[in-house]
Amino acid sequence: MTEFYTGHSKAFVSVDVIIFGFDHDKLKILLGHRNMDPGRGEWALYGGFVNNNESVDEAASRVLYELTGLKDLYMKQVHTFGAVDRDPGERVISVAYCALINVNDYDKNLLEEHEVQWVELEKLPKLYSDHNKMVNKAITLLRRRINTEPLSFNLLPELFTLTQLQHVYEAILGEEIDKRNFRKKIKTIDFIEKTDLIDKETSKRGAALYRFNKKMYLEEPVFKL
Amino acid sequence: MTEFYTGHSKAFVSVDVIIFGFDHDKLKILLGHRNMDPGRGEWALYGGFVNNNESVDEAASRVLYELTGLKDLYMKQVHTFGAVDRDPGERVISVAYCALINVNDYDKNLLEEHEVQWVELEKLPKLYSDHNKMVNKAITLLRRRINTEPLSFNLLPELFTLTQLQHVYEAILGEEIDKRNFRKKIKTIDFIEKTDLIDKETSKRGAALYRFNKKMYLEEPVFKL
DNA sequence: CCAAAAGTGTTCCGTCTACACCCATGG
DNA sequence: CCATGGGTGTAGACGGAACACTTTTGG
Repeated sequence: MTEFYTGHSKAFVSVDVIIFGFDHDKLKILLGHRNMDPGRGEWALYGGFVNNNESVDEAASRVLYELTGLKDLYMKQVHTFGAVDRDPGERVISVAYCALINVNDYDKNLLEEHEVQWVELEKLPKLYSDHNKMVNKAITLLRRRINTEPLSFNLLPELFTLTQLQHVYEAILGEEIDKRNFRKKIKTIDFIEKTDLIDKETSKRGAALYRFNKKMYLEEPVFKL
Repeated sequence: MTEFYTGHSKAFVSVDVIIFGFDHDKLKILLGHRNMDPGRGEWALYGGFVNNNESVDEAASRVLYELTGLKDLYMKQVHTFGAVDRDPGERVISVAYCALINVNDYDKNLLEEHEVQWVELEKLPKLYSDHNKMVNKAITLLRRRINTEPLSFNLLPELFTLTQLQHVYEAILGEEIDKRNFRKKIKTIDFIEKTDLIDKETSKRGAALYRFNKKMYLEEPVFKL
C-alpha cells in the first residue's frame, strides 16, 4: 500500500456506547467495570477499539452487539472526545455513541457474563476518564431530540401503555407532565395506534396497549410531542 | 512509554472545517482545492491532521487559525466520519467542525495565499471524498440551533442592521420571514441592543445599527428567535 | 420627484396550560 | 368496599401568522 501521510501521527480510535434503558419508571444505563489497564476496575462505559477493516459506525454496532446480542438497535453518534490525556495509557480518541434499548429485550444472563449492570442515571458513580462527560452529552442529545424524533418507543416494548410512554418522557426531560394534556396530544398522532389489547400488569382496571406504527410514520416522518 | 493497547490498530485522525460566512445576503463556505495526493486538485474543505500533542479540538482551532489568522471564532464539532474507504489513500478518520465567521474579518489576501474562495452554498460543487456529507451535516446543525442559540451574530459585523440579521435567518433556514413579526420578536430580546448609529450603506434613508450584548446574554443565556 | 429600503400594529387563530372528577377491578 | 391506577373535557392565556401603508432621502 502506498503511504501518503507518513510524517503524521496515528492514534488509537475507540468507541464507547451509552446504552439507555427504561425500567421501573427510571432511566438507566448499562455500566461495567473496566477490564484492562490502565484504570482496571473503575466504573466505565462499554467500549472497544475501531479495527482497520470496519467503519467507526460498524465498530459501535459490533461493540453493542457483543454486549447485548441484539442488532438494529437505535444508535446515534454523540460526540468525539479527543483530549490528549483523556486516556491515562496511550493516545486514544474516542467516539461516543448513544443507544436505546428495551430492558426486557436484554438477556439477564448477559449481565453476569459481561459483568455489567443497569445503573440509575440519578445514581451515576464517578466513571473512568471522561465517561461522565459522554453520558452528559448523550442525555443532552436525548432531551433535545425526544420532542421531534420518535426515540421514546425504542425504550419500550412493542406494546405499551400511555402511562409508560409518559413516564419515559418524564424520565428523560426530568419534569412532570400533565396526564390529560399528554394524552390529548397522543390522540392527534395517528401513528401511535391503540390496540384491542389490555395490560393488566400495572393496574387492576387494566390499561389499553398502544403500538408505534413505524411504516405509517415513515410515510410522513414528522413528529411533535 | 508503556504500551497498553498493542494489537489494536491505529488510524490517522484529521479535522475538516466547514467555515460559513455571510455575504451579499448569501450563505457561503470557504473552499479550496486539495493540495496533496490522493485527490490532489479536487474541491475540498480545509483540514489537517491531529498531532499527538494536541487535542482534536485544538487541532481544529489550529487549522482554522492557519487559514484565517483569527482566534476565538465560533466553532462546534459536527460529526465524525469513519467509513473504511472514505479516504482513497490510507485509513483516515475525520472529525468535522463547523465555524462561523464574519466575511469582512477575513483578510482577502489570504484567499489567494491559501488558494481558497467563498462559494455560495447553493452552488456547491462536488467535493473530495465525503466532504459534501460534512457540509450537509453542518447545515442541519445550524438549522437546528439557530433558533435557540445566538449563532447568527457570528456571521455579522459587531454592528448590524435588523434587515441584515433577518437575511441571515432567511439564508440559513431557506425561507422568507415576515419583517414585522421578526422585528417584534427582536424588541422582546433585551441583549439585542439598538445603538445611536445609523448605517447609510444599504439605503438612502439609513437603518439603525444594533449590537449583540454578549455579557448580558451570558447572565441569562436563554435565546429564542 | 421617485425609487428603494426602513420602519411600524392589529386581528385572528391555533396551541399550550391549568385544573378535578368518575371508572373499573382485584384483593 | 376500597385502594389503585386508568381515563376524560373545558376555559383562559399566550404566542405565532397574516397582512399594508407611511417615512426618509440620495440621485
